[in-house]
Amino acid sequence: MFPCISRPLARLPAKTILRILKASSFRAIPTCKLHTHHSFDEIPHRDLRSVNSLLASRVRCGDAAGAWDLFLCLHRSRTDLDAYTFTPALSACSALPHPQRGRLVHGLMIKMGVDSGTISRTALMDVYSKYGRLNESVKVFGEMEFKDVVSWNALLSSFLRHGLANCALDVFEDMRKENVEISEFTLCSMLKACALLEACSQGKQVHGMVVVIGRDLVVLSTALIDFYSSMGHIEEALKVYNCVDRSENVMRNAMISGCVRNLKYKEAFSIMSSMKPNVIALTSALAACSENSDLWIGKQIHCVAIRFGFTSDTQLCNVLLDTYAKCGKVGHAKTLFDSILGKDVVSWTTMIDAHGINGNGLEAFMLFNKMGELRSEVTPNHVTLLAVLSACGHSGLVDQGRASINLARDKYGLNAGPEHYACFMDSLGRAGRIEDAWCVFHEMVEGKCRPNTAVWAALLNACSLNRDFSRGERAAKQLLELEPDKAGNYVLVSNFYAAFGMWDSLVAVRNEMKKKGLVKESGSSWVTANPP
DNA sequence: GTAGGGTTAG
Repeated sequence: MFPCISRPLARLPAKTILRILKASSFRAIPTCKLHTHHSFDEIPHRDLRSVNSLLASRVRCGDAAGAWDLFLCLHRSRTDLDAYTFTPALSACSALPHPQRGRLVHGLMIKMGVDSGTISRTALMDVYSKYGRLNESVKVFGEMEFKDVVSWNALLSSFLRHGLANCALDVFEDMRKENVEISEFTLCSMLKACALLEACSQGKQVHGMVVVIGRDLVVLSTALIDFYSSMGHIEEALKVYNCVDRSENVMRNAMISGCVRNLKYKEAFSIMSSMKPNVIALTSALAACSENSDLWIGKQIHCVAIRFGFTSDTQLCNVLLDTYAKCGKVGHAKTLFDSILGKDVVSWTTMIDAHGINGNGLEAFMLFNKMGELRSEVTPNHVTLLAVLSACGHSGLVDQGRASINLARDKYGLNAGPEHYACFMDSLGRAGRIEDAWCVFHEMVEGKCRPNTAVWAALLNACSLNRDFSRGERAAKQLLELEPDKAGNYVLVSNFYAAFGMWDSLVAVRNEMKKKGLVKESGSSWVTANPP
């Protein structure tokens, strides 16, 4: 049990509770077609089983807001709510913003004494986990009196949702020790864990278990396709795909995505052309166009998206925007960006980057600032900051780069990491401001930010450009110590010696590289020589 | 009450 029974509710300030309760009012127009004949006034006073069923069906219909409104209405009008009321209410919480909503329901459950059942607690675990409260999710599991396979699976999902694949493997081991009979849900999670850990042989063992269990083949095959694709074993993924009924869109989509990730573009387009377009397949296919700067196919997919009414989908628009940007069509990208109604952080980041890669650092910087002025709920993340720094750097806007780091820190509490500092130091080096680059390095170290290879590489390059030999040699040593098996690092170090005319040292570095059998990947261009 | 497919950086 919780150490303090009313803690989740007590943690919420009274004003917050009131705001959540008042924020939603019961809507007279039910959004689920199944219930259009119910009158608004009648619903809360029907027998509990009936209203619980209505609540659950609203959640199943995907009408989380409607379910939440109904739950509030029930909570206000009656005192006999049970676990079957709270479980769908928790599901609705998972799909709605405002993490305190779930905590509020938890508090009410404790107050009404319906928080101890396995099903209620599993739903609670899921809510906390989806709101990023991993510790609380694990705590609810730990305090669960009777754990069944669903609650164990929910624990696996909680860890995986937070990227903790090793913890998920430990949970799986515990399940075996406790003799929990695993389900297809467990196997799906294990495949995800293996993919995250790049544990190919363990993933293959899970594949063996899938064959033995043989249930829900569509979902498990989709998970296997995703696993093999993310491991780079596209042939294995195709084998799985070819062995099962492919009528399911989800499986085809997984295969398209796998092909794109493994650079099998023709195969991806071939699968796509054999099915009715869906928004996810088109998004994956567009990612291939973005990678290849293939404006011709990108435009065709844009047309299909318009024809099928998918242009309200933010993720699709984001990758389309990226395709236009990478093809140099920054005007098209801007028009598209302006048309996206539900712009998310990826939309903003992609547009900032679009300006950056098309040489307009000032536009990128202005857009980054505008993001803060709009008081929108979208806040920049570490990719956004990197995009604006890169944009400023490539346009020689060093001061704007510094201003971006400060803005991110002061306005969003987003502290620059080593990658950001590396990008900024690189721009300082290219602007001839080597002393400033070293000042930033010291600022970074004093801020307890540990330099990584990107930092040493940026400093080494800055030293080559600015003829700073002694500190450059230090950077070279650190770089090769931290990452001794990357060919690109040896090239950077040999370029450094070349900048000082130290040919013997250059030859020694190149020989060391050869001795290790390292080969620098050749550069390539995606420019289409003869576009249609 | 728990699983499967899509987007952004260097």
